[in-house]
Amino acid sequence: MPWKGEKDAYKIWLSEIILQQTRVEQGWNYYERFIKNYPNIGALAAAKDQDVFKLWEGLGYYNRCKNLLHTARTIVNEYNGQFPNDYETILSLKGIGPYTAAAIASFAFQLPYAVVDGNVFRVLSRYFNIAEAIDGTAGKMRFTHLAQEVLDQSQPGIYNQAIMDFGATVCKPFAPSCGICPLQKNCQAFANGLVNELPVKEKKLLKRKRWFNYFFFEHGAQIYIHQRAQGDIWANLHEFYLVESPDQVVWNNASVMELLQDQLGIQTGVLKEVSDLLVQQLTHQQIKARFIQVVLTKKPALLTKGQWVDKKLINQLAFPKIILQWMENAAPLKI
DNA sequence: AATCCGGGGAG
DNA sequence: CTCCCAGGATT
Repeated sequence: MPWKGEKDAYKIWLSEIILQQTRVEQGWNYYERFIKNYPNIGALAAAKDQDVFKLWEGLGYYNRCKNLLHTARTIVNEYNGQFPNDYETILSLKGIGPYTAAAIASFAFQLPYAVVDGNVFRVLSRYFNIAEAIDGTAGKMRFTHLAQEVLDQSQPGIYNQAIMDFGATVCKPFAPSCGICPLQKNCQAFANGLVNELPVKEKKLLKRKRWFNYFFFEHGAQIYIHQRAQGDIWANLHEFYLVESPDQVVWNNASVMELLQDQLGIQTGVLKEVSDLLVQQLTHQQIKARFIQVVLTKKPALLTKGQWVDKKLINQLAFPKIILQWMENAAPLKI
């Protein structure tokens, strides 16, 4: 793994936050860009929020980025810029849960705390043939205690990296390499032919469908954007004026102008173009979005939640993937 | 205890 | 299409 042997707690923390629920191949470029822009925690703490969000753009789970900034500033302001070196304090930091706290404690400070991530759940459930669900409270407790029991206390950092590496490369979710597995002769799941049945999960996720109608308002060289709030997808990212509809709406010129009149009192707008339906799959939602370009001769008084910005400045702000996708294909925004 | 948060890759 | 990813916060 690329960060093997890293001892800088800042770099370990940053990489672990980026890699939460994220593949190494997907996150590593982000990590390198963060280190290049913010080589130490003081630099990150002093950064402008929007610049950091822009650097995080496209990585997903955007509250990780907000918590990252919050914790960087906490460490600078309350811990004199020194990363805490005890487990409980590390765990108390925003965005750091049991996994990340154990990773930092063991990698950076050689403390004997076992990591429990998706790999560890899988390896332990198979090796010990445990069919208890890993996504329930009892199961999580059981695997956490088991992981702590089998941890090599003398070299916890190496051990933690090894068991995760093993889970990622040998004891894989699909088609694990049992034929070449060095643990095969003691693996209880293999002995019972249950490798492919483990680990067990009990919950299934439901995918909500949503329809987003984005109005791209132009006024001279300016466009209207709005920063999304907490409590929904894409927190802190920017977007255009959004009208969410309960079902798919078939737009025509008349219905668009009627909606603009009803919601914003717009009478003089010129409808330029209505895009095709773009689709984005999220883990818990499916977003179908349509983009409606409207040229305005004056700024609507009712349009107050967001801000008007120069078109040339929007490449400094962070947007969701589906908006970036549209912008890349929309002539007025090509830069 | 349940639910939510993104985006990408693999099968 | 489904599942998973070097998980965590919120309610």
